[in-house]
Amino acid sequence: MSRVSNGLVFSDHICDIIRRELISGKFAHDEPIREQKLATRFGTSRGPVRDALLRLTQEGILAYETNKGVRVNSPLSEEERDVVVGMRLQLEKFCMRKFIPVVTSSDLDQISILLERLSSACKRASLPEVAESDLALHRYWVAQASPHLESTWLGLSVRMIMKYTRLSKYEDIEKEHTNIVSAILEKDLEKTLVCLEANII
Amino acid sequence: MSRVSNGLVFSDHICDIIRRELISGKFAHDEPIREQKLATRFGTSRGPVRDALLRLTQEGILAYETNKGVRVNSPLSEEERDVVVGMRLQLEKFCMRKFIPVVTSSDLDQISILLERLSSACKRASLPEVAESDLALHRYWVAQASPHLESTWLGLSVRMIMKYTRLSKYEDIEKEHTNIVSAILEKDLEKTLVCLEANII
DNA sequence: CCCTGCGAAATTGTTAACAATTTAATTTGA
DNA sequence: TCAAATTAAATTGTTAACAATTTCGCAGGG
Repeated sequence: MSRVSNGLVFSDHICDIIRRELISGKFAHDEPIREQKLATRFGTSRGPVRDALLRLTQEGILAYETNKGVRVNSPLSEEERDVVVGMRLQLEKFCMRKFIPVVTSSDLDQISILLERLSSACKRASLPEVAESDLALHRYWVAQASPHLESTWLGLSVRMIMKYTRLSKYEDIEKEHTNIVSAILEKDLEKTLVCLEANII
Repeated sequence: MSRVSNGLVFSDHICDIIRRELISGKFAHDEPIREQKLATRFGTSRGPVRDALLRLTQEGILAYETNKGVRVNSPLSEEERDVVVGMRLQLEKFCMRKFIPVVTSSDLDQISILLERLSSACKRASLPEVAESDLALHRYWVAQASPHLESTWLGLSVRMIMKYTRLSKYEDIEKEHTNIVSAILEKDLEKTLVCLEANII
């Protein structure tokens, strides 16, 4: 009862699910999160749950207090969010500069699939799915360009998305990403960067 | 046998020690790190050690592979390091803009102590102590200005410092930080930012 | 000589139980 | 009646043992 699937492990699985739920706003800010509750829910012991919560703490979504457990971190201030946006943009532009020149047709296929998933989620106006497929799309080129910085990118992006997704219009999200992807298809670096900048704000 | 000291916990303690050793180059790149070995060394079980290693993984210093354990992550490329430098600079400049206007005399005392510690480490040419007191000094204003972004900052800084500390001259490090601190003392924001930029490269 | 399987040792992933701490509920006293 | 003190419940931190997986040495065959 160890593996969940190909090289993954309970702890990873739990981490992803909780992150998704945090993004979609399932937990209130400052609400405490109980390890045992999650453990029984996922049918595991508290060990893997602790691992997952610890990782999310390091990502900055959750906050630990010794002997008091973990709670949803309070949201970033507007200023802090602006800084995070700037850092993410800097990182993702770098990845694009690396990625565009070496993009393969297999990459383009993958990206098309991810864009399709995002469009579909936007049309259904499903916040959790929009947020997740948005991240998955961006994550693709980050992971291709610089696996070393993928976890850094994830931390920034998740904290960003927790503050703004609720405000953006789904049509805008869909359009912005369509623009980015078609710029990539044309291998037009400058255009891609402009579209990225319009999307990550 | 639970607490180590005021609100801290084995896991934190182990995390800090291993980070310090990683920074000072005690482990070779790609060298595997064994949980049991660390556990016996620290006189604990594998649990807290796992916690610590997991956190360092999230910081990007270590890398996990399922069922294979953790190893020192391969170093950033020059380009990746440049990006990290840029992000850290962006973040730390923001913190300075927040910090300078509200700095107290107690802050100045603390900073003086930290600077003194750094100078002393530089004069002794002790790499681990230089790296640690360098981080501790910068960390002070980051933590004061934006506790939310402190862990983000730490991840970036540690990865930076692992690549450059071995190259810099100790006198330069000491001088650069003396400049930063005296600019803070004068509450001269622009000057402080210039000095920061000269230091974080 | 190399290399392919097999098996033992080492190592990680997970679990359940215990210890320490915090939180709440209840009692006690003015 | 209200507040402080005490006790009980809930929760986290840690541990040791077990299960699953990987790694390494070694024998056998080409």
